[in-house]
Amino acid sequence: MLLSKSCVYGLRASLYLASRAEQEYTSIREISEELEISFHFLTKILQQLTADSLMESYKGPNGGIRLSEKGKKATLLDVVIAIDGPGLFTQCALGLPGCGSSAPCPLHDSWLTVRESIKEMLERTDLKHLAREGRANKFRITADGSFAWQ
Amino acid sequence: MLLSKSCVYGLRASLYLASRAEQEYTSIREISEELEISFHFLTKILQQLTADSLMESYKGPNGGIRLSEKGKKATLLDVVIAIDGPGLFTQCALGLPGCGSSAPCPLHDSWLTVRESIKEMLERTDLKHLAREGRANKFRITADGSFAWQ
DNA sequence: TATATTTAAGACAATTAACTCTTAAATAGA
DNA sequence: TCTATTTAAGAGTTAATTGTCTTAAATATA
Repeated sequence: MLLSKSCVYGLRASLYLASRAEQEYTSIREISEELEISFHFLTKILQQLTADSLMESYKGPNGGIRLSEKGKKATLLDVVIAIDGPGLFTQCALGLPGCGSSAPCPLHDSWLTVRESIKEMLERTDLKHLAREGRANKFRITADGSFAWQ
Repeated sequence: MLLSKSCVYGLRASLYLASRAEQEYTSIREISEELEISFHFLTKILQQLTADSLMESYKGPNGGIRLSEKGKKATLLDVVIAIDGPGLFTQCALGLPGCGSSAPCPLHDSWLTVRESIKEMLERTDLKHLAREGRANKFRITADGSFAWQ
């Protein structure tokens, strides 16, 4: 698979948050229920995004999590790198440490092109814009399509 | 990662075999040593390719493994599908079961394009042709670049 | 026929990813 | 101050992937 499950959960939660009202904190419990992701597992993943200051959390009643200013401007690529690391965009497709333009593996050139297009796909627009598009196009972020953009 | 380790090992071994003389059986021991892949692990992976009749094996002294006629005409995509299955080319990038053109996830359209380009990268040419290119371009299929195309 | 060589098969172990559970810390509001 | 709510942190579990080891089966050659 291209992205780890943690990463996919992080992306879907980011899109969910982007769809919510600006300054409000959303509880992780709500996100986990809406997106059908294990609460504790999602909490851990969002902690990574908070550590990377893409999100801000607040403890206690009416607490929760929200996109930081940085997070609103962040792209899906930022989320992917925060969770899965940059490996997908730096490593040889055959995992060969010495692979490079001077001694390429058979996939080297094509893989460079492909991974650039993956990068473009993920950084085409920021989360705030994606939320607008999500509303306009009713994009799916749940398995059963139950989620309704506000 | 895009491809599993098993898959990468299978691809590298396929390229190695494609570089060898036509009708000869190459021992898995030799491949594992040249490519620095665990012998027993590689044996299992090549069994998958033999089961899929991309390769033929022969037991006993001077035995080993070689590309079948089908295998020589096969592309890297065939090897990838034999080992990792077709998931990479069929599944939603966010793993959403219901994702499709009528109710797409935010990545749906771009991912369709990207995965087509991955497919093209892997099926651009067959193993026999790849071996010729490998020889001409001295492509790397080992970590240390030690392997020499014949 | 006996022996050495090779793949096949399956049990087993180690590592990583995915997920669960418990307790602690912060905080709002009664 | 007390209680309920919420995230933080860390230990523990399960499942999947990766890797190892042993034994069996096939076969060439002496």
